[in-house]
Amino acid sequence: MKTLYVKNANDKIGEEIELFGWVYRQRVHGGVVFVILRDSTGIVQVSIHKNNIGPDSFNNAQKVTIESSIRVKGKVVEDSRAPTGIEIKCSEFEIISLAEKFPIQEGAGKEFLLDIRHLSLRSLKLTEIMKIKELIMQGARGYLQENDWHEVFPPIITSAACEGGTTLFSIDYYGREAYLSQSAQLYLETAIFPLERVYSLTPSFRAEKSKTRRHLSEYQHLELEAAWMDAEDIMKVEEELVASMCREISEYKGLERFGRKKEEMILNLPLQRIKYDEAIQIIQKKGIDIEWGSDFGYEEEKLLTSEFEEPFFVYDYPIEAKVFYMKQNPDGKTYACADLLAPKGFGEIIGGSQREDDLKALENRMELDGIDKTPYQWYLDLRRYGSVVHSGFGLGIERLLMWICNLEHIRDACLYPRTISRVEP
RNA sequence: GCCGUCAUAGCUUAGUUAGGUAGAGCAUCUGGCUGUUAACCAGACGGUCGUCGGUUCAAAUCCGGCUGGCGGCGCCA
Repeated sequence: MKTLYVKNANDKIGEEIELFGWVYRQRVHGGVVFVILRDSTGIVQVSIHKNNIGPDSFNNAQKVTIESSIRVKGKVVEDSRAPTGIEIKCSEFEIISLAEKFPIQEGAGKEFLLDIRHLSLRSLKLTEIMKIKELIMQGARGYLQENDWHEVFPPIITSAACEGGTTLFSIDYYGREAYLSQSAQLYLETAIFPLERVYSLTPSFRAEKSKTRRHLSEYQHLELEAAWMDAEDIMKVEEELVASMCREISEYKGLERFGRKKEEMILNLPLQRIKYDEAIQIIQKKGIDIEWGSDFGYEEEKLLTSEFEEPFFVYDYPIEAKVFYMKQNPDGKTYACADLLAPKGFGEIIGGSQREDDLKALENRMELDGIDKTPYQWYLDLRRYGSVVHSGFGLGIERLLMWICNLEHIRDACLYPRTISRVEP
């Protein structure tokens, strides 16, 4: 078993160590060969000198190909000429598996890279993104554990739609039609009765024919639902959760390659909250003709978010712009809901709301929206048996990651992006 | 669903406006080189231009159909 990683080499200067990894780069200069060894923790240069090493080892280093798996032994020395400031003066060089000609090189197109995602995953950039994705979930779990949230595991296969309007992927379920879940929300609402504060991290599926840099057909959805919380309370949870996720990665040095400074990852709470009405005014002042009542298009959202440096809330959207399960405000025109938007056009990160807890009001709303209540009987039951004020929200992990890492396209935020035109590899 | 755009070697591409059967860089292979940083130098190999059809003496280039990709809109996280 491998016990030493590239990152540990920094502490081993002057010592003889053994490293396992893959060839990231290789350059042959006659009597000296430079191999950049890569492992999950980073890269380090290995120098192989003809005169200081056995002929087999030198021969191996000379013929080794990019992405071959290798074992090297050597002394760790400081050297300013090496890319990371240290290098391994090689004494043994073994090829474990000689790679065939690796298809990826500098300048490869993005489409080609997606076609061979199973290989392009090895890039340093994607490696960092995967680590940051993991870290933000650690930050989320840290917050959730400290604040008495229970993780639950709702089904992905469902029979009922949840969000209005969005398209479902249908599957053949033993001869019946079923769907891939778009949101765990309705199931989470059932779970607040035994557990009060619940969350889940599940994939959500949207069969929207979206071709934009912000949409995926499958994405990681972190959803929270809590009893005894109103719209105000849940906004507080949202910002504390996001702040905790950002704080977790603020110390991570890999952040620099994405042009982010750690100070930017320390959010100033409370985040700004602007009412939908104010947002409309801001957009109108910019010369865009937008009517009260419509949800923001991307152009409007871009204009709005360019006014902010940190994520911010827009709350109290008009009823016609949102979904039936939300709690209506006393004004009769808006819902007690809030979206968290990332600045500079990165878009909506969170959509949340207080839920309608009154049976009659919910039924009325469904009738007005022309929704068939039959498949929702179990959902309506929640209002029959001990209904309680409750609120919740859903957070798109890839959207958040996209903002944190300044990604141009959301597909870079996942291992194997699923989009309208890609299910492979 | 709508709008736009693109398809030339393993990869990235020039050539398309004004039609005359393709040019480069990288990769690969061979040789050289003991400090490179996307190493460098020399040489070789490699494509009939997404696909089907049309116009023409002649089509990568003009026209039409099809397929696929990319970008954007709507929708959303």
